[in-house]
Amino acid sequence: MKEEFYTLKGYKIKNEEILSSSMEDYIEMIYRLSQKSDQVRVRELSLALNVQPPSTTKMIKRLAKENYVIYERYGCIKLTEKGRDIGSKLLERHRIIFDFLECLGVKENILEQTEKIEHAVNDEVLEKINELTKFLKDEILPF
Amino acid sequence: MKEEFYTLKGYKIKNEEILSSSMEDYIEMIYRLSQKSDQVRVRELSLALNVQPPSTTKMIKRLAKENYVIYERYGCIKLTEKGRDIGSKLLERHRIIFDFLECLGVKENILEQTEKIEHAVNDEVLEKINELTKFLKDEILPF
DNA sequence: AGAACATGTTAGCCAAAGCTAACATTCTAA
DNA sequence: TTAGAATGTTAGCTTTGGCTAACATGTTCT
Repeated sequence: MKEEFYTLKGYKIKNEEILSSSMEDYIEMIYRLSQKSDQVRVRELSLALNVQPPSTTKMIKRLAKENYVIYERYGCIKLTEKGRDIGSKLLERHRIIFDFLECLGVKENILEQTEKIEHAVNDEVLEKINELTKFLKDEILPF
Repeated sequence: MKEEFYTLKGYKIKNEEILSSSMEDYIEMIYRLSQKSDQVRVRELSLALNVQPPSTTKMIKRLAKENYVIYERYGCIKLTEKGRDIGSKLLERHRIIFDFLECLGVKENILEQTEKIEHAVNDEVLEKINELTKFLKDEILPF
């Protein structure tokens, strides 16, 4: 199977990605906020993601339509089972990339870099990076 | 300086990124094609990027307006000095990420993963990854 | 209870980057 | 040299995910 070049957008179209990067960002953040407060609201989420409330409303509607969250107007946002499963995977993915960058010694914009890279990696790469980080932490960094 | 979360798009807006991912993809590919044929045309570029010709025309116009390429209707596409500088950096970035993934033992969709990750990393991360790959190749993999 | 404030929603705009259909130009070869 | 094929362009549509302005709803305090 020959591998071919595409533009970034081209890969998205070709793979018919189910979750856009933005959808992932919102779900991941809802998951994070749910762990603390259990009462996630539009305003809170908007602040956390540095986005204006109408953008959040719009995205929440979409996530609700696709069954990642349960929401009713003026109410609070709850992840469904499906949303929670994905949320925890996304958070784990975030953690793996963050740890890797930290272990690499990255100093500047480490959160931003994590957020960008996490959307790019697939399961295989994530797993390899995870193993590599463990290896570096256990066998290399101590010396 | 506190680091905050943004959506992917949010980072782009906030950092006022000069080159979009797509622009990078086109410049990188023009650079690659220039190395072989010197005569880069819309059709060739469209095929290489798996994009329809009108998309290429549109992007080339934009790249020309911003002085990355020189182009006139129905003619062939040439990188400017500025375009060439960036092109070579983009190709080097591609190479570094590809080598890293290869050295990680990634087997599936390695090109696609390279193409996605390369847009995400900044200079610092790229440099660290480069060093890490060299280290792995020299000190670890041989054993 | 009702005023004022906080929060949420709607409508409608924008840019990016794809696409198709229709048209224009250039090249090739009879 | 002119017809047809190949290539390129234009116009205009689509989706995504932001934004602001204006409006709606809920909450709180006097």
